[in-house]
Amino acid sequence: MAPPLTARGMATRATILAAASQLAQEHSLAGLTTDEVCRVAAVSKSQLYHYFDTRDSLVEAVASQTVHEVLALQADLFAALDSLEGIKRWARALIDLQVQRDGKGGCPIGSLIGQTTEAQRLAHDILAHGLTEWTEAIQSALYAMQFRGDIPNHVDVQQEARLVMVAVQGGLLLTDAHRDPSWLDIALNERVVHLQEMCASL
Amino acid sequence: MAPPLTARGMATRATILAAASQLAQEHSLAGLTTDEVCRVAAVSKSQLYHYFDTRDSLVEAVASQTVHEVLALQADLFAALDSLEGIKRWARALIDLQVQRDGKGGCPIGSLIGQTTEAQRLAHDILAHGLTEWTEAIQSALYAMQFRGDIPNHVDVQQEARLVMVAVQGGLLLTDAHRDPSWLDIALNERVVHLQEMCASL
DNA sequence: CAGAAAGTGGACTGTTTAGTCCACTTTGCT
DNA sequence: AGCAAAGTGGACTAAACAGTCCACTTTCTG
Repeated sequence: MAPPLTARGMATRATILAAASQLAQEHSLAGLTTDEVCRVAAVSKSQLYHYFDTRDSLVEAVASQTVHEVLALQADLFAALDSLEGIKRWARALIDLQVQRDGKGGCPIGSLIGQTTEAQRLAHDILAHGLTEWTEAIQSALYAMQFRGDIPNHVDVQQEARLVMVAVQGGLLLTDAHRDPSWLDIALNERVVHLQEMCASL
Repeated sequence: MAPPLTARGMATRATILAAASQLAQEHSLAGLTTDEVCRVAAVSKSQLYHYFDTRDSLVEAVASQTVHEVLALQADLFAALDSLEGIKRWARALIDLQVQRDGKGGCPIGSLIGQTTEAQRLAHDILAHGLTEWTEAIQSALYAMQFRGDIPNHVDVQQEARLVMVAVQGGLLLTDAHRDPSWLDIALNERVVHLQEMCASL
């Protein structure tokens, strides 16, 4: 892929990527056609193939973009995650977002990763790595709480972080399937209560 | 769709459906082409369209079939689910299955539902209903335990069943994403321990 | 300002896809 | 046996698709 140099080129590339990301979320990865991306981005075929080698490399870029957006959206909340209150705010923000969306869409990363095929191994790995980063952000917060003495030392913080992640992904999948945000609500609240009890046990 | 009458016709229909279900699990719903279904089922195009109106109606049949298989696979376990031991056996069976599969594939229902598009609303609803049945099976078991006095009366059994389902789906999604069955393992074990503590609290 | 490089438009190609059509064979029934 | 209905084979069509090509325009740089 030729590296874009001018500001104009970078803008076009960004337009294409934004259109592709939007379409991938609204419809599906498989339904993401180069023709429709061009139509939505108001751009010609040659431009798409000027900035992306193949359709799959566009999909990989969408994967990276999606991971970046999801993590960036939570960046502020992650920064203040190392307290029970911070975790509560984070959980509430995720739930509110699903209520806003009427429970549609699920987790951008989680739903994309289920749509990648064997041929898109790279995109799959990008998304899986995104989930790992997300889990590690939670784990770091819990570790900070444990270091500060808020969480007992015998608690396996990595496992607790993973359980939170399971609640996030399972909650979002079922919220999406049933168009009902209460699934994410009960899943995350249960984790918050669980952490609260751990803190209180000191 | 013309109703198949003869035994031969029913056999052909079943062959096509089996091939389609297999391909949908191995690859993806979007990658399920009529041509490949015919190739795998060793059947001609006209046969496929003799038994299924459109590709989408084949997809709906695959959805029904998948729901049926997943629930049938657990039927024995569901029947004996109304005790802590029964729940442990059920959880272990699910985890073992994922280990066997090297963590690949996730939940047949959960992964298919994430691949349905707006145009496949019916298939989506069939799968969502399958998840509901699954959740209700768990809920019935917990309710039976509560009725017998194993679980305290103040416990919200519906919510507990939903939390188990979140653990199943989240655990399977992350197991699939990371090719690591330990995600499902810790998710379900945590639920089992939680239920165990409830029972012990009496 | 001039040439080179970057960016763009859109027609075009070859392939894959869902779905059709019809001649043919097998089966069920009387 | 013989006829109608069910089942089957495979060529065919039209549309959608990824990807190519080349003439053209805009922007950068010396």
